[in-house]
Amino acid sequence: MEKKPAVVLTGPTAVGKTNLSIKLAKEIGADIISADSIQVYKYMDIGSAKVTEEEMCGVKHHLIDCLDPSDEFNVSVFKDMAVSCANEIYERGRLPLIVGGTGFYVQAFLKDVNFEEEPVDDSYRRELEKLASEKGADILNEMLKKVDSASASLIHKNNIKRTIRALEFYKMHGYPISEHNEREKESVSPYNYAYFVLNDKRDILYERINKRVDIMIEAGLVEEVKKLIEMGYDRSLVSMQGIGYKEICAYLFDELSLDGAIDLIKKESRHFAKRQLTWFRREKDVIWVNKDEFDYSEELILEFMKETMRQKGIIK
RNA sequence: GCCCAGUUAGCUCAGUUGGUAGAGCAGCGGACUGAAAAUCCGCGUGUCUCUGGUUCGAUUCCGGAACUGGGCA
Repeated sequence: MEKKPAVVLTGPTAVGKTNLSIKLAKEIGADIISADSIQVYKYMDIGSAKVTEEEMCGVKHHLIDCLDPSDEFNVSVFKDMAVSCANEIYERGRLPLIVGGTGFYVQAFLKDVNFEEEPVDDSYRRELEKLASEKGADILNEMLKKVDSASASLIHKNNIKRTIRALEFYKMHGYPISEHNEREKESVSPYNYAYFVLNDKRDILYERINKRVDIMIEAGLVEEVKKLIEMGYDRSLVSMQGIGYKEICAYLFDELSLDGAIDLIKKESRHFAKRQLTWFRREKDVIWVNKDEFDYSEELILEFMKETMRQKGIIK
């Protein structure tokens, strides 16, 4: 079967993906699919640096502003939604451009990772969480050793979330998640893709992050979070764990000063950018686009990207 | 001008009875297959202000200089 064309534009937070992606989309006739775990949510605009209608310049965007903050969203849901968006885009004879900083989501889409159907079994997860908080993390690791020794040695015992996930997987499917992962790692992408990672020098990136947080505060981030709380969205929601949201919640609940919250948001954002870069470095066949190597010229960057896509036969 | 105190990692500071040094934060690296903006793991990155002296050896002791803070004029 012939591989379908796809383009990815990702990179660390605040590097300038949004702006570039819209120009690129216009030039290559693409529609954008967002791979962003927070921008999917309605009412979370400022803190997620969501693209505005104006910025879109008429370019069609998918998976933005379409879920309620209390809706469940995860990589599996994302993948299904992204695939159906892509199919719709192909039907209209256009090209899908995946834009966003959630590397895990990008991977799930590009490699067409198969996430098996799973009934939501919250009770077992709760049970394990309770066990961990009462008796410590070691006990979960011991449990995992018995059913999935490969995962037990691969996952650090302090990493309770992933240990629980592995136990949960075993309970639901009757075989180790490590086997599943091994199998999925072999999967070949059904796409003929170009995977661009926009990047910049670390100090410049951090400057941009710090500045952007200040701009978010000026734009009314505190008001936005206050409104979410007033609307009844609990601070424990997954959506509220986003950077900027959880810290402002802490401020609103008197656990932090405003300045303390702002500094924390900046710090968490810098750490996040670093983690994103670690992820992209590990991914094979990514094409790094270092802004300084293009003299910060958008034109040169766009030209380079288009040339790369031509060589790959993604565009003419 | 005089008198104190200080000067050690990017920052705030420990410390070395003389054998070239360590915490927190920042920073850096890594993992990740249904919470991923989540979660977890690892790593000191240094002209110990400068300059003479004593000493086998000085960041540490002594003298001087510079700078910073405080006090007195």
